[in-house]
Amino acid sequence: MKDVAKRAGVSQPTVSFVLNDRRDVSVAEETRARVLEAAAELNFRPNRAAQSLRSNRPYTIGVITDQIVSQPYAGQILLGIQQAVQPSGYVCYVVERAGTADTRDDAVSNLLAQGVAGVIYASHGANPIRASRGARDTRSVFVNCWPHVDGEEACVVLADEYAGGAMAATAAFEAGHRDVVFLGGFRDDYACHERERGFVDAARRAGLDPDKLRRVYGGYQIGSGYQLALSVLRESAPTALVCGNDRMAVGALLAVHSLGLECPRDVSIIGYDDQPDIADQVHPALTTVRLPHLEMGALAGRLMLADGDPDPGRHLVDCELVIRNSLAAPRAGA
Amino acid sequence: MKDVAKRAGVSQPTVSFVLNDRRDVSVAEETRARVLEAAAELNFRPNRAAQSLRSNRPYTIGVITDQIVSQPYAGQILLGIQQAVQPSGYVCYVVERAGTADTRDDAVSNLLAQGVAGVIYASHGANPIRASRGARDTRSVFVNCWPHVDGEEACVVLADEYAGGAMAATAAFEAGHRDVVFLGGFRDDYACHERERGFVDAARRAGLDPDKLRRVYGGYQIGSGYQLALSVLRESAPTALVCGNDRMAVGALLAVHSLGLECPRDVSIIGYDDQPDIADQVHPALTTVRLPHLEMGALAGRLMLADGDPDPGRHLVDCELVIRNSLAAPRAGA
DNA sequence: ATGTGTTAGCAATACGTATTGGTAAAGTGT
DNA sequence: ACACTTTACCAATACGTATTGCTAACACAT
Repeated sequence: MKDVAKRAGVSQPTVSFVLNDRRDVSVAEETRARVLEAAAELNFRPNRAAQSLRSNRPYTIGVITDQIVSQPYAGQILLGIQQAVQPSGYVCYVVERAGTADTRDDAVSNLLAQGVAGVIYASHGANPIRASRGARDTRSVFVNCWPHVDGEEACVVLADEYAGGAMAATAAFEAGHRDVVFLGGFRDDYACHERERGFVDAARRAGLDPDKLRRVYGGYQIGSGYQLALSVLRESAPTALVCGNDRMAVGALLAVHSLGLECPRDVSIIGYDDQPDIADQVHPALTTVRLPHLEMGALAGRLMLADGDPDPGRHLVDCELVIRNSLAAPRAGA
Repeated sequence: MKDVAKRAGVSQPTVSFVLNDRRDVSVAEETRARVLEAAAELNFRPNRAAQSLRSNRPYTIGVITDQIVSQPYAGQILLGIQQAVQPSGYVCYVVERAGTADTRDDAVSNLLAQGVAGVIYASHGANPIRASRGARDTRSVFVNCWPHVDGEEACVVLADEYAGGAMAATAAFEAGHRDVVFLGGFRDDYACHERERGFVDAARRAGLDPDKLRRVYGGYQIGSGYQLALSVLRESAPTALVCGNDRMAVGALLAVHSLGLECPRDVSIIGYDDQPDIADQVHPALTTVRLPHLEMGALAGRLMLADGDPDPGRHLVDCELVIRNSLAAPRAGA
């Protein structure tokens, strides 16, 4: 910056004023131009370390992730965060949780030492996480997860799984299905629970008795969907399966095929997640509910950068019904 | 740090010496203990901004990714990098390339302003990338990609796709297959090309004429694998399919089923990538070649932190054959 | 001509740490 | 007893920027 000042024939503070566009201090138009030109010629880049040292203002935010890199779609959260904070000149530190709680504490304290604006915790599947020791020293935002400890007011961003579940179920009911089975994921999983609530309420709204509709639970894997669907379809003949996620839906699809049935002619299948390379690639392509990962990340980024403390409470982001071919009206007479 | 010094009854430099474990300056054992105690009591964390300002030594490395977050498995590269550099106290900035070259240049210059040790470029699929304007100012390492411009000596980390391709093919030949079809990805893709070279050489080593073995090309999607396999199987009756990746292998699997055949009884299928939640979840589980993403990331991290300029040239990391159920000996008489 | 206000710019300083060059005190050799 | 080395510590400074006074110089009204 001194070099720039010398080249422009002014003092260092003047350069600082010009580059920071401080309109409250007066700089002659001509001087300003000279400074900008000199800075450009020297390809000057302000030293962020010095800046944040002097102004005690952070230029980074920390992101602690949990299995996000190993999961296909949840990385969109990261992208969303980034797109939200980049325009403000922030850069993201990303630390994938290495497993043990200790290393995470290390990571957090490392981030704090770097002087981050705050820490965003992001997880691949909605679940509680152990809050880190240093967490309370900084502003934190939780995406797709929440602090394990109750009673503390945290800023949490979640997908509206309840509405999403209702959406999926309603789509089936509105297509004319009456005998619909809920193929859930882990029973005590937050997402599964919420989606089931949505399913139940949607059934009521459709004039059906939710207790008459079978609801079964498994894991979130292809194999689990396959097994569940197989046993459900052998037991009776539902016309639609509302699945815990797209992978389970693929499993259900395989089960349908292996029983000599066809989707959606004999059985309609509805997924959840809109997982890239899965939902749109199988035959038939899955009607599913898109998880708004990108938007959730963006919201988290905005909350992090907002003035004052981040809004505590649960911020729900809407899911979206994606219509493809795996849902159709039930066969006449079914 | 001044507070720590006051509490321990010493001067600030002494604290600095103790905390940095500078054994070349002498500090009385008792004093050292007092300082450490005081630092712990005050929960002291050195200010990284000040550190890197003063010592002009970076504590961060930049990672520019390309579709990694939206791809399932490549995120492991990130994890590998992280695990390699974390012990040295480094933190990763991660910037997902937003699309246009301009934003990437911005990102790079942003990273350089932050004073990173260097920039690692990571891509989801091996391919050339446009080098950024600022790239030559810093040390750079490329993972799964390489600079577009020829003639420059760059430090590049790649999977040994040639050996991997040979591995997959050899597995088929050693199981006894003679009529093996290569179901490639994009024809002018680097990975596809190398794997095909491996396939061809493996065929020669197995005493077969590579030109007699069909080799077809498509995309890397499930649908593409499905179509290719369908037409190949209708045309003749190969006993094994060596696929461009696991998703194509899944497509091939579907094609086999839809023709009333069974895998591996009638047709063996070999994938590539060992994609989590795919390769091990389908029925039968895929015999495939694991891409060493974690190791590649770790190597990149080590190269970045190595003394002197990073070793130029191509650093190949071995793939690994993962044996599951989709490969078996051909039916007797086939 | 004097006072008042405004504009343009600079000198000096602070941020928190690492490093350099010292200085007392204690120890060692003659 | 003297010079010389070693030990243990501290005062001062530098890193690159943002910010706070301050000072000229000039314009305008009285």
